Amino acid sequence: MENIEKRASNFIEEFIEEDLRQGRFDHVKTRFPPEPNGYLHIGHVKALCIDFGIANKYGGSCNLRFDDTNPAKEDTVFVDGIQRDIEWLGFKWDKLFFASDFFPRLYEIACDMIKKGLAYVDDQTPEEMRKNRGTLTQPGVNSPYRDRSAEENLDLFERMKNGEFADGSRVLRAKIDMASPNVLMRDPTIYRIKRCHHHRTGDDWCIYPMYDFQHPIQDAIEGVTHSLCSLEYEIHRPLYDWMVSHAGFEMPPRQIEFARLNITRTVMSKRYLRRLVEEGYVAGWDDPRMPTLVGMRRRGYPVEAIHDFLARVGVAKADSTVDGALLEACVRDALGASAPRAMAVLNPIKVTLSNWEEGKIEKITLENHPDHPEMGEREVSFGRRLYIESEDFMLDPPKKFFRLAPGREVRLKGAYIIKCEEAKLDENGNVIELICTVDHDSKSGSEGANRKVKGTLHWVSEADAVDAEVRLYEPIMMDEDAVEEESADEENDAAENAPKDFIDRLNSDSIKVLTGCKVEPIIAESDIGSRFQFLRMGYFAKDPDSKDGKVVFNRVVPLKDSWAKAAKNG
RNA sequence: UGGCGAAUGGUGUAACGGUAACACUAACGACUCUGACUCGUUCAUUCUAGGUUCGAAUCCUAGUUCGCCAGCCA
Repeated sequence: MENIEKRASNFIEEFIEEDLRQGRFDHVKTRFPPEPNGYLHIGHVKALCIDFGIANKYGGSCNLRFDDTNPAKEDTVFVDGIQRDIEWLGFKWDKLFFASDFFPRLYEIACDMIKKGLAYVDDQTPEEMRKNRGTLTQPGVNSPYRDRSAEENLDLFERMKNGEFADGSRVLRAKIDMASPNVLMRDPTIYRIKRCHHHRTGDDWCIYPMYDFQHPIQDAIEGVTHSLCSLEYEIHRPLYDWMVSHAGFEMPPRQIEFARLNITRTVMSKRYLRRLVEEGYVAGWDDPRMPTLVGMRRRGYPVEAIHDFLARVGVAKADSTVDGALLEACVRDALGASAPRAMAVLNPIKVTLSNWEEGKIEKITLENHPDHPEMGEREVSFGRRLYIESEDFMLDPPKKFFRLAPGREVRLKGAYIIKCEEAKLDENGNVIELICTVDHDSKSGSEGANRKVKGTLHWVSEADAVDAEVRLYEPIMMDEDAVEEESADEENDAAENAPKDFIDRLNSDSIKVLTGCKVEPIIAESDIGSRFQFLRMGYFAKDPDSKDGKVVFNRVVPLKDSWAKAAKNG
């Protein structure tokens, strides 16, 4: 790679260009190394974009490797799910590896380390090990088993492998430095005994390698040049380098760490997401409120929006939390350009047009997208009985409300101007029906249509209306400010210092299910996964729960609404 | 009281010693048969204090704050 002009767009790429320039490497090889113990979430997409993006940018390639070294938590459903998610994102991996395919080789490498006096079998109990590891401020002390001969260690390690010892009774440790100020270097465990059925190797093994041993060596075996990972592995780097060099690899991969993704009002750790699923706070990994890719896909997030989002977020080394509004902006950008428009009334009120002939239906032609005539047109029916959005009518409207009110006029999108003559109320004072008159000369596109009225409303005629269920989502976590206010209200000093379980910060209004919504036929008849802009309401995607005549939509994201915002702020 | 790392507007990134840029958000205005879109306008003494320099967000010193680490998890 000659003449590498500077084209780095972040610090990782700068390192890589420097390595290439200096000849430390002549190519770029990366890897994406998930543990198959859950589904991928948007945070993983950042790593994916970096791993695959950088490999592509510099003409290299990226492997997909499952770090399946802890069978207790792993499962093939996650292996399959993760591959589907990566494919959905459009990334193409070079080689597909499983750490478990390398168990024999890793075992041999461990034996070599033992022979070189770099590893030993420790018989201490976990409690003893913890005690002897020291603390952050005090050095550890050597294990009494630290100076066993290579022969004895080799024999014991083999017998560990052969299943002669109980789970937890012995471990293999790297012999590094019990006094290191970096606690990770204090003779880390590299193999443990764990009788557990592995999703790929079955019961072939009862010892499994630890991350700090397997991961760096596996990178080296694969010929990875740049091992990109998140910040919490920064302190593992000396250990990473130790493993690779002591296992005898030349051209050691270079580990570079970046800040992981955080987004306001959601959670981004597999541990938390797993709890949400297992404890039933959400319907599953693919609940549309989840930041998992399966969840986001079901919710209706376009894949381009996700890529756009990660591109806009950038890459750096400082811990940060991105405003969820940025993701929403990306989704609106993508869907605004591509989603066909259609009308759906989420909270209907009946409108009867007193001067429209009973039974008369007029076909109205509507564009499917204002900016894309090539997306075509469709017909809807207009008749005496219609539905409009209940928030589009007020009995006693404030200033600047330019929707419908007694005596006021509005245009029904693509159709006629109507005037509210009367609002029928029930005994509780709720509006149950509006009696309106039509200006027959005001049809859109006709000569009389030039008359300006301030408001234009979406609507669905009774003749067309199909009932639908619409699920509205809010962030899964409460607003930080709201959390603070709530704990202040409690006035419980003792509880205040106690760390709040994240479950307590769940947003109890994260889902709202509306039934009896009225939608146009084109919406009702669309395929699962179809996305529309429901005019003036937001972007919606058809949920897989739509079957047997049931129509279910998820709100992907609402439209911006400066009126609602102004009204809310007084 | 140990080690490692990070600090630029409300948020996320950029600026690589030459006078703070881009995006999102927010506010206001224009336009509008979507209160959307689009288009304008407005919003930063670069954590603090010193120092080097003609010149510092960038270099040096000291401090402050935040994050990560004591699994036989990854």
